[in-house]
Amino acid sequence: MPEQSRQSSVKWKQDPNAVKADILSVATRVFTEFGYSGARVEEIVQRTRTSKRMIYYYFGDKNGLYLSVLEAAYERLRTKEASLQLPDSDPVEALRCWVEFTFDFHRDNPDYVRLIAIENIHGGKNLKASKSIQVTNMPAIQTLRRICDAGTKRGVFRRGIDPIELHWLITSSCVFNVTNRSSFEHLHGGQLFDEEGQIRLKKLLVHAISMAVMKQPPTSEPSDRA
Amino acid sequence: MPEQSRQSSVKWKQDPNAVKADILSVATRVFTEFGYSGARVEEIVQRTRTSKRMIYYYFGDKNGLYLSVLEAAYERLRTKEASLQLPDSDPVEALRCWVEFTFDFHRDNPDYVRLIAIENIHGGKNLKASKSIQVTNMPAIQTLRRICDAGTKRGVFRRGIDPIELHWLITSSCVFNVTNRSSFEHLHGGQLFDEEGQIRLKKLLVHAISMAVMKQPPTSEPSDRA
DNA sequence: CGCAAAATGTACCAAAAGGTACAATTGTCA
DNA sequence: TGACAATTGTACCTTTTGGTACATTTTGCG
Repeated sequence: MPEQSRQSSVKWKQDPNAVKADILSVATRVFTEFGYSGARVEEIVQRTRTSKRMIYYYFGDKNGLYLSVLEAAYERLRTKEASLQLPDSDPVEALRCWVEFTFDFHRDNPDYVRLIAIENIHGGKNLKASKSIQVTNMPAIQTLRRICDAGTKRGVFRRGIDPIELHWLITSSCVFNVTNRSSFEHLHGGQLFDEEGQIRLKKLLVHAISMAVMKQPPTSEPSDRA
Repeated sequence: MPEQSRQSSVKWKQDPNAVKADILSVATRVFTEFGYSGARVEEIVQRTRTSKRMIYYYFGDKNGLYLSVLEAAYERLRTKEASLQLPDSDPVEALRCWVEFTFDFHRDNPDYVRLIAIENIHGGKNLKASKSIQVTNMPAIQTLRRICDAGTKRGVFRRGIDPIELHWLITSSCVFNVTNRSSFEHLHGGQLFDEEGQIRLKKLLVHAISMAVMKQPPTSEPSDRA
């Protein structure tokens, strides 16, 4: 199969990859907008430049399409995570970077977060069914484990920190920040979700995580750098 | 209207309140299980002791039913929150209690949490539409504000803590702990969600929140009481 | 009692929604 | 170029699904 969707010059009436990509992109939008059952394939078709026929041709059925959407989103996460470079030297700094990265990533990829939310409503049965989304080794956990090891070895982190628990703590806020935005906004106003608000929240989270992990918290105010 | 659903002694063939309550309870289950669009009123009917006719008689249409479910769940939250007594004396203790209460409440009421999650997928339009779920004054924020005021006044909390931001930080973990359980479990194993795991997470959260808020964190290990 | 209002049972409908049959066109490659 | 595979258009079908018409029973009450 061609690397790029070839947009070759003159006469080329078909472009399967572009069609697939188009469907996938539109479907992602529609699924995250209406949920799995709420998403109508008719709606997807209309927002696409192709026909319903093609969806079934390429993805089999609605569920197959949804699964592809899920896997594509997950793939984007993996790619992004792999591209991150953490500072080796200072575990505290590394942790700060990781938290900020995680916060930003979720904020910048609401589709991914919402898809996972939708999955969870249905008990994650599609996640389980997926072959490409496998447990193997979650890079996030690996990263955190390395940071924790370095931190305790140098004596700046307290003992008994479980990387998975830490991951739970970090991710929970980053996910909630996206999934529950509209209800939180409705109940408490939108100040937290404009640029300034998000910066404050990020800083608060970094502070909380750092303090939760360190042996002797050095300062009483959230640091101001970055 | 009768106070209790009267199950009076001998001959009483109809009991409207019990019917309504039955429908509401079943509908809650089905909606949280399948999402709004995924929930079939046929399915609700079958799990009920009544007929489809009655659902439309009492709730108008599917959306009306869903709205009632949402409002009933929210009412349970308000009631529970109102019944909580925090220690007046020590702000640190009060905060600990609040966090533990919040954690437990969400864990014990997954229906409520999932309903909100479903709402958020649809942009919270039903929340906005509801008359009974109004902004007015969120008791949670009131509580946190009181704790924060006491804490800063006594000099044990650092300055510049926003109760709403704090609420965001606390609630995020408590909500995530319920909504994303299945995917988290799938990716990282279920140890965090058995009794012991939940106790550890609760302790971790309490620790993180306390440290995030205090001016001079007194200990390097998460406290072990409660 | 007797009558109006509330509550319920039965059977049914029209629209929506996912999915497919079949033919036609376009691309690949020997 | 010609045959075979990949891709796409058009029109249609079947089941599901939210919702209703109409008749009947039950209850409150003067």
